[in-house]
Amino acid sequence: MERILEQLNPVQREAVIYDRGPQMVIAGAGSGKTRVLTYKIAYLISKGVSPRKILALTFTNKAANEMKERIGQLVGQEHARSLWMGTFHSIFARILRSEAALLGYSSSYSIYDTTDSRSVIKSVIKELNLNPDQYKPNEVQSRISRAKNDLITVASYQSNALLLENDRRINMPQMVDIYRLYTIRCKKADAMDFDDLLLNTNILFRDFPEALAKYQHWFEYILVDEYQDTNFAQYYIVKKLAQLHQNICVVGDDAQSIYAFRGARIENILNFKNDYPQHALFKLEENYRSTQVIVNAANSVIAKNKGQIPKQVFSNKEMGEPIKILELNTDHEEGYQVASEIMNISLSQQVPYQRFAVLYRTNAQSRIFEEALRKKNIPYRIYGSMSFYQRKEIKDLLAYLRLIENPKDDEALKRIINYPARGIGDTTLEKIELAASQHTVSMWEVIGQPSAYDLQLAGNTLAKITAFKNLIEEFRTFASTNDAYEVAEEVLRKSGMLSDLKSETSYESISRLENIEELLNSIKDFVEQSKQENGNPSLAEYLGTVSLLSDTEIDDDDDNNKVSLMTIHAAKGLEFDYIFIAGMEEGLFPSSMLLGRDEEIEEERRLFYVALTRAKKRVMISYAKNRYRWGKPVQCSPSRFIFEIDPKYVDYKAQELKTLDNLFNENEEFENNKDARRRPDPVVQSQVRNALLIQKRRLLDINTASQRSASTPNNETATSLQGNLKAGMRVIHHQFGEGTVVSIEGTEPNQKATVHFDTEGEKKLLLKFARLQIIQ
DNA sequence: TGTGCCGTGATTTTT
DNA sequence: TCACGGCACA
Repeated sequence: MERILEQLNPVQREAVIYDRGPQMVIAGAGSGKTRVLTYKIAYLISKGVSPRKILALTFTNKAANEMKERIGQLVGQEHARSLWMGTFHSIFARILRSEAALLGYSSSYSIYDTTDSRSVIKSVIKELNLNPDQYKPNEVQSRISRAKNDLITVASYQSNALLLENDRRINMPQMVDIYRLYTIRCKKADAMDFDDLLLNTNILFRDFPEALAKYQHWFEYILVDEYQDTNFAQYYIVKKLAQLHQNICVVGDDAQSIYAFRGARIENILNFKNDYPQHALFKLEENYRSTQVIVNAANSVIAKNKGQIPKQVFSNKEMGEPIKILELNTDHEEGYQVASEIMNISLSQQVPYQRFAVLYRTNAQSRIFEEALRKKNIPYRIYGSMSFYQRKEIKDLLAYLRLIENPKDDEALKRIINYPARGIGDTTLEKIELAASQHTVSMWEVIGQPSAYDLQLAGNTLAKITAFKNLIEEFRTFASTNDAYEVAEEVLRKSGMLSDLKSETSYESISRLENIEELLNSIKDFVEQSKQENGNPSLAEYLGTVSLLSDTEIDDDDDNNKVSLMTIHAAKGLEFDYIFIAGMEEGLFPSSMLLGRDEEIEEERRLFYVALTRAKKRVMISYAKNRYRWGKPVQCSPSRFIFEIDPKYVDYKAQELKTLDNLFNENEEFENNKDARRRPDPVVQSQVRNALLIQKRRLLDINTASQRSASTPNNETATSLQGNLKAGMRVIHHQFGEGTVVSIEGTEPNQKATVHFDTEGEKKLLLKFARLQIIQ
């Protein structure tokens, strides 16, 4: 272990060996956060702590698996395997499975994914006779999700005057009724949605102190990764579990909190110090990933955010090349230019394609780059398109398995009752659904005894339903004596799915078959792995795991030498030599949807910070002046974030000056836009204008300087200022922007000026050094 | 019960 | 532009 600790820098080492209570590790981008977490866990195990007493929570399966793997390499796979390490959702799904009875669920409860839950919401809206235009299912879903993440149960929702008032204001007064009925539906189906996994864990710990005590005792050490991304429900679970031993270690970076939109609370990390006054704080500030230019540029951007945990992220690597800005006329040119740059760098410097990534704000932007790269025969890979487990064929097969395991799973039943086609149509389904809701039973119950529910079925529909029921029951019998893999195979053949897929010969259906094969392989892997571990791989166990997977880690594509295309969100935690940040335009990044509140702009800024810090060697930023959005051409101005980068780290070329001038004019037009709704926030606008001015001045500077001999000290302008500058004059400074001179003191050549800058406040400047320029 | 057309609306996303 | 959902029709 000593040898292992030697691989860490002093702060990392201290953070690893610290074991006297609560601890927070603030880990700047690229500072070895994962390293600290894995080594810390390995260290605890090597000191004799049982891995079964260590709870380590992450946000993605990928992160959990990678860490487990590395811990295994350090202290042996068998130790790593017995850790309680996984995503919040998977760990608490597991705990809920063993405590299900306390909460009125069975241990084979289903987990509804987003699609299932939206489908329930739709039918609830219908059942309550509400207008889906007024109660948009997506909107309703995200409201329910937010409520659950804030631990607002139906009961607390309906007694919360504020929430109810707000619902009335947004013309959704019956929101709470939908929430109530939705909850009842899920419970009746013995199903939990993703948010329930956290909410119900909280309810379990709230209502059953002995259950809480059991887990509090059990988990001697608790570690949380990406703590800045925890929502309230997650935060509260962790807080309760850590209460007894107080051995809690949270790791994160407030500057990289980019998930507020889905309930993450940056306050959790900011308030850690209040929750645990006795905590120790470790700051990992050395960035081992990026060049100094990149780190400093990123710092200059993030400095604009308020309320951060103070830290000085720095790099000791080479200075590196400045950030390059690519300005293009259209989005297509942008694609072409980015592809060209990639090709040039790759050829001239022998850089493999896999070291490049193109990052963008929205998935819709990927198409342009796909086309451009394809034209140049550059291989690429797109991340974050449809996940494997969301494909129709996968969901279909899994729905069979779910219904076998949990007969009450109405969503699974609805999905497959007529797939492959069995002549049970919408009308019949509606009748079953209605009967089920009127008698508060599951749909399975209804089709089990159709006569008892007076379905008024046409013709031979009854026979078809009975055939379906028998089919599932046969599967159920089969499942009681066979493992998950065998069941899946049996279902595939006997349900008719296989022949249905084989009957088509389109490219699509071939890929569907391949996906099914892939799924079968993964079930087989699961079965074999759990046979080794605990001997009894049940279907329930498999389903519990699989429904919480969504990472498309299955990419056994042999050729990995590809350019990566992904959203910035998807790039979090990854690194590449060369990063292109595309579509840096006002309205796109930052998104026009969130130009309102300060916190939202700050989150966008953090997103930009994340994008910048993905790069090891070089960042290139591109924007288009015209872009097709929703099929219509839109004029765009460059993102304010470009101007927030300290110009020191940006590569300006003389030719860009012209462009900048145009921009400046365009910006003025923009500012004076007659349509008040399209006119941007004045504060923001003055910032943009300021930034443009600064850049312009700077470019002028660079240009005149380059005309002079490089050895001539550039103080001509500065000396000429002395004696000429008067109070009241408007000046511009390359860093502080525009300002008004308040007073002048001292004598030449050591005159000092006090200047009140519009955005930065009052500064004292020695005219000899400050390159102030008079603008008025 | 299955197919085609039209209208709408549209971030970011893991679980 | 594109994808999806609702509705009309065969």
